[in-house]
Amino acid sequence: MADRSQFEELARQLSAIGTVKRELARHLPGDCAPGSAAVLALLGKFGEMRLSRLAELMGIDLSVTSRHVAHVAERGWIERYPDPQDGRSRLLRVSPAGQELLTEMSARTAEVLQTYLHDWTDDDVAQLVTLFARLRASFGDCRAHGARATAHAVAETDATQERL
Amino acid sequence: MADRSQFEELARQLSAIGTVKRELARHLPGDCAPGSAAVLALLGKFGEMRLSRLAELMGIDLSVTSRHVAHVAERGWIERYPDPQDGRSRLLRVSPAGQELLTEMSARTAEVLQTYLHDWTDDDVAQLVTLFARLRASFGDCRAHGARATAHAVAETDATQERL
DNA sequence: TATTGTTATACTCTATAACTATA
DNA sequence: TATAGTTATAGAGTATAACAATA
Repeated sequence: MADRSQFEELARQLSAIGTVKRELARHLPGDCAPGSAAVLALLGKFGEMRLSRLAELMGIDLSVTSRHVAHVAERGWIERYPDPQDGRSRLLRVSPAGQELLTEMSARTAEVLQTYLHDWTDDDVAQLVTLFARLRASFGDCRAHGARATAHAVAETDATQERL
Repeated sequence: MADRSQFEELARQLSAIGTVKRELARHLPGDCAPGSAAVLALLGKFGEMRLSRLAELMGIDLSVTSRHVAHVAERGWIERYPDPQDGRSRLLRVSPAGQELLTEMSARTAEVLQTYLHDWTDDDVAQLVTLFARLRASFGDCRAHGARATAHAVAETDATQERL
């Protein structure tokens, strides 16, 4: 078990990590908000899914996810069609236009990271990704609300790790 | 140099890390916003400083920092007094009331992290903290604006690491 | 003229709560 | 009655730009 001053330092680092996120967001296309990019990235990686699952993967409330998805759908980047298994849901899927945008954004993001992290080794990045995933999982496990749903999200996270 | 799919995964993890930050923020006192907590934490750790340096440490714009500081000063948690070396600046310092609040918040934050990360070893946390700091430094180095100021901020980050 | 801060404006993201439709 | 999703409202954080005061 780590000691208290370490945890305080971790809290400070977490609080300051936004700088990196914003710098990365600055390189997105002007008409694609970070939230939209996240929707496309997850649908692109995991394939079609329902809104509720997307919300779990993004770690945000269903209502917020709904707004992000509406925004992306309005621009024609995803398609929504009825879920044959549940009339209340729709399945979300990246459209051809969305795929094109996603491909371009992924390339750009990777390029920006390659520039900034040019002196990082493969292992450095892998270690950070693993610790990130584990951090999220550790928090997800203890969350008060939606224990069932959270277990699902954590499983996804683990699957993500395994693929690396 | 890491490969592209690794960088894409890192981007996804960064995009989702907000969940952890928000969960941590939920445990702050109701009248202390996350931004206020960050101001107090940095002034508490590094001692009195000017607004511009605080902005560097927080990794946000000076204007935003100014608003956070005004908020904290209104509540009496910090004091602002003239900088003897520069009439345009004021030095910021945690007040007794602010110190009391800070002490309580630090304890609470460490406690929450200890609960969530109970199965993390000392080394796990240290590794994550180090990689976080390095990530921020790698981005800070390349930032277009304020190369001089940024070098300063990076030096602080390194000092932080050494203290662990 | 350059720098330190402050303030006004606007945008993104988020959660809570009320509501609709379907299971 | 419970669940999936939508929408309205409100709050926090951020950046840009215009402005004031001092170096």
